[in-house]
Amino acid sequence: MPTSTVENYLKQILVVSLETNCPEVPMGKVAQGLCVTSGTATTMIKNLAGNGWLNYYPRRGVRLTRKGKKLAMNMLRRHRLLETFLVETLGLDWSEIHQEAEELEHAISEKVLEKLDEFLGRPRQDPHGHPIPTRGGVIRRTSTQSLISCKEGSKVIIDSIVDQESDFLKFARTKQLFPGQEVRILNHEKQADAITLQVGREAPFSLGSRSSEKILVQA
Amino acid sequence: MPTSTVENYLKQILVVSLETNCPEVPMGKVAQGLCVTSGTATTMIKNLAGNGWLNYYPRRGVRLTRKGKKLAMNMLRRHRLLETFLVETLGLDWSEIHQEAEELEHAISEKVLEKLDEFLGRPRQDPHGHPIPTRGGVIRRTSTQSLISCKEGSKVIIDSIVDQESDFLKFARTKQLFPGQEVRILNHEKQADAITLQVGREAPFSLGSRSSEKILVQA
DNA sequence: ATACTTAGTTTGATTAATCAAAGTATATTG
DNA sequence: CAATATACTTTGATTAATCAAACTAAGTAT
Repeated sequence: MPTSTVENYLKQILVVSLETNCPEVPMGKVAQGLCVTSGTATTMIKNLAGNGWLNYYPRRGVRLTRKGKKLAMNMLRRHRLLETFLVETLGLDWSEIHQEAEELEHAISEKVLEKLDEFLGRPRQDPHGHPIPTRGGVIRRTSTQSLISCKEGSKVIIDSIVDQESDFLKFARTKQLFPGQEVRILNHEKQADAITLQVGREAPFSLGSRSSEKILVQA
Repeated sequence: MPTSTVENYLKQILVVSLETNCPEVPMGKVAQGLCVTSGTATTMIKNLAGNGWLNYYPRRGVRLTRKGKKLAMNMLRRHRLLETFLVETLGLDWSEIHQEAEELEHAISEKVLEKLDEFLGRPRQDPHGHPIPTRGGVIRRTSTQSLISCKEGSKVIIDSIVDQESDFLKFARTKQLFPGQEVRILNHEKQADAITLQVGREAPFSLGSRSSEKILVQA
């Protein structure tokens, strides 16, 4: 059985590769995402490679093997189902569930997970709007794009928020930026590095590119 | 923060001291209950004593300090609330919840635990009939006795089963021995080391002292 | 191209938890 | 009481995960 450290490394690599849309993940992202020194990450990665979880290309990065990806997908499934449970069933706040799920995902068995999935009615998305991988480890992709790629004047619907930072999530909520919400892009100039948008009849406001990258929308 | 190993040691000591009704627990019970060698237990216990979780009396045993008891009670609360959740909400089998809760109890935060307690309607007992400690770490004792101390001819109501062995729990269920069930003691001779009992109109059967010690009843 | 910066790797040490095996009290029993 | 058995402790070693600090390769800039 993999330790929860192993599970965390693999999940982190998967998440980065999904975010960047590139299967090869640089060491820096691994170390940073797990809050360990780069030396620690190197040592650990060599270990994981030795156990067939991933391929390691020194000074270039890592890439999950099929076996590694399967486990990582399963961790993502656990994480997202638990987040759904924490919000839907127990009524925890959207902004505080990430850390909780982070702990529980290593402790929940496959059996309990299935019962939980059933209890929740086999949800497709977690409260952030992220897709929940199937038991087989597949993510059903919806056609979404980042807010930053939207044209001036267009109207879009928020699909998900790609960020786990509690502070950002809180901010997003005060601005009513959550999955399902309709948003109008009032202004978008590449040079200004900012996007101005309006939610409902609220006052318009602006987001920098850093933030707007994190918001996935549908036309 | 205590590691989950620390939590396990303290919980084990508490459970044994409750079972034996004696605050001092011999090293053997600790090692055995945690499935570690006696040397490991000695080393660990000296550590725990050094951190003020318990008092260690070499070659005699250990006794939880107030601090240690508080944490151990909290672990018991977590464990029993989780078992209740697994049976009541997710519909897992009575005989398989112990191991599941054993893992989850270390991962669940105080906040989630409180929400869970609320969601479950603040239950007093877990599915085995064991009392659930309060948030303050207190067990409200009901006046129960072991089946082995019951007189021939008496009628009693099962309060709880003091055993986590899946096999014994399965057996108990096939015999309809579960909390709330009424049982009649047909025969009890000390010398024979066995008790004969009848549940409802089923065929009578016998239990040895080892088994009947595990069944707590009320008059 | 030479120097500088950044990203990644190595090395040596530490901590928590464990085991096997050797050693030592204490209790039991002839 | 002496011999033995039981329960417990010590010792030395191992594993997983980590860090700090020294080192090195690759890329960038002057």
